[in-house]
Amino acid sequence: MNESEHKSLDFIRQRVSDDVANGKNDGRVHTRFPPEPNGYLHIGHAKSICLNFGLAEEFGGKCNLRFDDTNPEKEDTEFVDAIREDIRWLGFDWDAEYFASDYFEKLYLWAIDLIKQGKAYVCDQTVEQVREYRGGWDKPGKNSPHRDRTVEENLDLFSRMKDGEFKDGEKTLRAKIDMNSDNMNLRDPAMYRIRHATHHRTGDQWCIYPNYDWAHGQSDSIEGITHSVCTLEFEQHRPLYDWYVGQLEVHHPQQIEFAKLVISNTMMSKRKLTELVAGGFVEGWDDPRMPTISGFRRRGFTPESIRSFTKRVGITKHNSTTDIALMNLCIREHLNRIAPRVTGVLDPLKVVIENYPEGEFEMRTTGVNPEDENAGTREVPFGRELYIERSDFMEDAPKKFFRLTVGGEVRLRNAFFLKCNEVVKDETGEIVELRCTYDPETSGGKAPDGRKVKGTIHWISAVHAIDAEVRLYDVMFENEDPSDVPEGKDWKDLINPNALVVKQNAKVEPILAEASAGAPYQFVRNGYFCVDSKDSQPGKLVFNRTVTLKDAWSKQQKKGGSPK
RNA sequence: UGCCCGAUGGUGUAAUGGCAACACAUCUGGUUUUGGUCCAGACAUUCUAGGUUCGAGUCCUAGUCGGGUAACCA
Repeated sequence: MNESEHKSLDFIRQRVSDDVANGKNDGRVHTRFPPEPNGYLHIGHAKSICLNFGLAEEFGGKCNLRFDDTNPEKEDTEFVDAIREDIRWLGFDWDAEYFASDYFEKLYLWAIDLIKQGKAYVCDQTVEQVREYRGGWDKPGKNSPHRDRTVEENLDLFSRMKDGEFKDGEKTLRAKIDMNSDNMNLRDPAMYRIRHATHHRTGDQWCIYPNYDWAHGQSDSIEGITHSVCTLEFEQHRPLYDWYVGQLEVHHPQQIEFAKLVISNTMMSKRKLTELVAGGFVEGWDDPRMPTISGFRRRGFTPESIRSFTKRVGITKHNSTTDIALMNLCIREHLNRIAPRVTGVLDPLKVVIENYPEGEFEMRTTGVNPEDENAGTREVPFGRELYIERSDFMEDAPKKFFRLTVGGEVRLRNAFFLKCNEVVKDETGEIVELRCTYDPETSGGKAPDGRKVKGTIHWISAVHAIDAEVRLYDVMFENEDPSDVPEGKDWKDLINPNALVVKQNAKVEPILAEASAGAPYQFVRNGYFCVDSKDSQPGKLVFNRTVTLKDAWSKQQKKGGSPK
């Protein structure tokens, strides 16, 4: 990356590029991705991952993975493992892996340094007292009565805090900065709190734990991070970040903030996603409705599509909401290129071709992927009894309906023209079968007499088809902004009940019995699907619809309100 | 109420003082044995008002609107 390639760098890449050009940090670029292991990674994290690892790649630098595990009560190794897996799946590998807890000892020693410098003190105030003394935006703060303890007293107290002599909440270590600052973070922020809790890595070794601000900058510093990228809500923490590393006179990374990802119709709050899992509103963190990396993976999204999405979203400093349609575009674009075409009939309707001999079959040749010449062809059986999609037939069709109607003719994809002669219904009036005839002269898909058909529909040989369950997904929230909850409602009331629709009686091609979990397929005219990695079993196949195809017909139907 | 940050089509971004560009979405039309793909077309005086300048989306000032911010969370 040289200076002449200036164009179109986002503001962070621009800044890093300038720093490299100016020889800052000896031209070194070292970033880190610092998740707290208290939940699974979501698509918002993917943006940060792509940024941090991308920066390292583009500038010939390094990127660490650091687990920000300073709050033992919320964290767990389950999350550590899941985070590693998700990052790898996205296609990134970290140069070094650390935990903030690796630095507990170092941080403790540094805290003692600060106490000795008279820049930190042990405070006995309760949470309520601290809040009261902090003042407000319009009110100056008041000094804690413990602010002027001697160094000796502080050293003694802090050591006893560490030794477990006090109960949770009884004391804190605070930085002595300025109780009058315009920036609330600088009004003597807490550095340590007492928590007699078992940490997922350090066990019961510690009962005092560093707060985020005290841990983060120093962790960055220890690792030689040059650019510490985080989201906008940490903007007003930067002065504190700078104050700590400044007082300690250690390597000083540059914190840079960017706007986090917001996607329409999508819940991005980790806290609320945790609630969905805990409350059983979804199957788990990897439920295909979830905006988690593991949810997208199980749903059939590819790492390429997610990386492409984060690239298109861009990096800026202002809050914006990205249309979920952009995600769909990215995954369709990728799957269109790579997914083999197969037939899956979601709502089967039996078709009997009266002029096709009983018990006879022939093989029809079909292209595997029209977007990929090298994909080759495949043979599929055709016979007297087929299944077609229920929505491909209408008794009273509107003029723009290009599919099968009574007396009308349609093309069976890669096969023949088909005409419907008669509708067979059960006692409830439901259509159970179509009696049809085919035209053997139209084998190539064209009629020798030149007559045309407007529509082409997919079909599957009834005796060859295998059963499958198919799960259709939609946005999890019907409102664009799921955090905008109407009066008297809970945000969970806004969950789209149709976010998951299960088709129990789908018919798919026998070849799909061997499909491996996650491998993408296009069910022609129905969308992109993959075998579910958890629930699918031999003999009881389960497919997830990753995304629909663009569908001009259903769009037109909705608009015109024409009959279904 | 203080402080910090931001503002370019319906949406997301670009333009680094010099012709407002790209993509999505939407709408038209063409191609098509997937109502897919592909192709072509339509869609903005850059929040407002002043200022600096030959020239401002970009720099300055003021305002408006939006976001963040007062855990012993991260």
